[in-house]
Amino acid sequence: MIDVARKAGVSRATAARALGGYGRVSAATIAVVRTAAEEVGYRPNELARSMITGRTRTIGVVISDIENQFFTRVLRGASDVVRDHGYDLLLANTDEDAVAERQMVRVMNGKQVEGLIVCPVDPDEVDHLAETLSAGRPVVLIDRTVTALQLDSVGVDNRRATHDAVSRLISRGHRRIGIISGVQPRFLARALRQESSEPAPGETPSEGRLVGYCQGLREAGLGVDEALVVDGGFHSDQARQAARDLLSIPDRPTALLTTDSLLTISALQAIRNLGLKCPQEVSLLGFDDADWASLVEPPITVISQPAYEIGARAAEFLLARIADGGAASQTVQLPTTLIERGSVATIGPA
Amino acid sequence: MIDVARKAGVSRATAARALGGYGRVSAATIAVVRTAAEEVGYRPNELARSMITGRTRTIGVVISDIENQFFTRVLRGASDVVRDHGYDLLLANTDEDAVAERQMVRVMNGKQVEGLIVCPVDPDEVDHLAETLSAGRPVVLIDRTVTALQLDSVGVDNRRATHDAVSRLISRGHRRIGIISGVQPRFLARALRQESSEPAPGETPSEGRLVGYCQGLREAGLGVDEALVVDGGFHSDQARQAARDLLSIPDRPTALLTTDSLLTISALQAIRNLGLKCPQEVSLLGFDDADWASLVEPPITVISQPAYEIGARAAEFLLARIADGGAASQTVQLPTTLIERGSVATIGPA
DNA sequence: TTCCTCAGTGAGATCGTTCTCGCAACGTGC
DNA sequence: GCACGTTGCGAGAACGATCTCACTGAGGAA
Repeated sequence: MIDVARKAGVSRATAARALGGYGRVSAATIAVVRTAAEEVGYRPNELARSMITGRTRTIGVVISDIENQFFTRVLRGASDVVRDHGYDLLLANTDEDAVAERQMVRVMNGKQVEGLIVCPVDPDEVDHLAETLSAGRPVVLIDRTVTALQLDSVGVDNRRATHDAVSRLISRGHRRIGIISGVQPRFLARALRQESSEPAPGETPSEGRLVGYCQGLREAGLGVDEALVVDGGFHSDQARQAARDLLSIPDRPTALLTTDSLLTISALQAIRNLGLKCPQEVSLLGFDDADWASLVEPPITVISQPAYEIGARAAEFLLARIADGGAASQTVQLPTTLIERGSVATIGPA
Repeated sequence: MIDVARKAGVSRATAARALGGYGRVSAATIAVVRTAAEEVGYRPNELARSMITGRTRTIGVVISDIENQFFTRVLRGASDVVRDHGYDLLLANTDEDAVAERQMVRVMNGKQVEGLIVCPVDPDEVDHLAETLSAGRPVVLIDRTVTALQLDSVGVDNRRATHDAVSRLISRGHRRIGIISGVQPRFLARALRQESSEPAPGETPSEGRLVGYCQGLREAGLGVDEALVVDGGFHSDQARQAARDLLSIPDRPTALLTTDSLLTISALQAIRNLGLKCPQEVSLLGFDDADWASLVEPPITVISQPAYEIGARAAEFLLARIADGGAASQTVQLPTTLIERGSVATIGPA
């Protein structure tokens, strides 16, 4: 930059003004400085620029599993939106590790990101997010929410989604409906007490989906059979075993609900391993419309989340807050859609 | 930081030394400064730190399609490795747009990344990469290579992979083998002239795979029938149509090779739409082991790329170069593996 | 002419760190 | 007691940009 100024025969200040496009500079000077910059091969140092302007045009994204298609689609949505506004993404993958999440958020704050999009691992551990906020940087949550902080969040209405799905299964004649979800069995008691269709603060998507399942059954006057509610955990082995167990009980469910795509795969594999016919012997209704869902036999009926939209909206919220700060925090629940394919059978009246 | 120094009753320099862990400070002072920092809630500004040290501990990743499972796995590999070395990732998605790629690389350079992992859109357009290099920042290529620059690159031996796949099909009795790839038909003439098993500089993966296909046929003394080589393009509609056309010619191929997972999906759909039985009437052999490949009926036999490894190795190369600069550029080709499942039939001797 | 405004410019402060230097205090060896 | 290395610390420069302010000269109004 000092070379550019010398070559153009002006002061550093003027050269900077000409290239940075701020302050007052004559058109003639701009031209001279521009060509000088060209010759010298000048590349601005955004770090130095950021130091003084306080703007890095970088936003941090912290997600739990980058290999999950749901998150990559969210990421794509966010990426497209921020790019349109001249921002870049600093990416971190937590792998569901709360300690790692804290550390990554801290590092991002150190790097002066202007805001954070986070899918928090633990709804109750929010010190790092509170810190971010108190540093004047907005935080937008995706997919999940937290208890102790009032934050913008973008997700779906999990209770409604599974509630509707259960209702649909019931209308198709199903009475014994199993659910494989990623929640501890002891949560079931609490789920059964939930009356509201509003999600509880800090409720995980899995929990919300279990609640919706209970509510759907109750609405139809059916009870919740605890034997039909199983924990699929986080790994496919565990999920497959859970599905196999559930399908091996004497009074087997006629339909299975799975609360994420990994569980859906595992359930499908279990069904096949047991030699059961889907949907004739067991119906399957999954969460998330992965690309393979329409490819397998039978094509899977799913509850589809607008993942791209979630990412895009989250980014828009964040940018809006970066722009004008204020405004009360808002929780947006985007609509899910039930995509009927071939994995749900109609059962004649018993 | 100035507050911390005041609170601790030392100079800014000493406070900085105590917290930054450099220079000489007494243990007692460190303790005092630490607690002062704690009370004040001091968070270091990495930007300022980077300004003077010249190290940002950030590396840029530029890929073409973040929603492609191959790239997300590559990304995961790179992410894990750089994280272990205390680095972060700045991510950009080009969507196969060369102009966007140039701009993103420039921005990343502006943000002073310490190096770049790039999957370049155009092998001949490398000005932005040359600029990066001349700024003293290493560049490692993944999946693809470029013509005009000597750069580290990590990928697979595409010629060998399809060559072997074709040989396998031939050993299973196939003679008419079709290929759906993402290359212009006019490239075929050039592909046919390739003798070497070494990839040509700037050759795209699709092109390399087509060359390997030709070489595999030639090795078995079979000619390449131009009617069996079709361009699947980049979109699923076009790919499906291409597959449908190929399977509708009078002397239909008995086996189909597809050079990426999108093309494999499209081919599978076309096979089903035409009411053909796989593998009895048409065998299918795809590239890339997506999660659905083992789930569909029949499970697809694929050439699997070590995507995670590619990302991890690329990151390791980059970090090594950041650490000591020199060393001649190296091209690493990781081994592919042919995973046999159920989509390839054995044909009896005609 | 005189005064005022304002476009264009340069000098120097500034952002928040690290780095370079100099200085004082403290052994230690002779 | 003197020279010397070492430890601990502070003052100020440095990184590369932007921002503030004061200055000059041109143009317009009285």
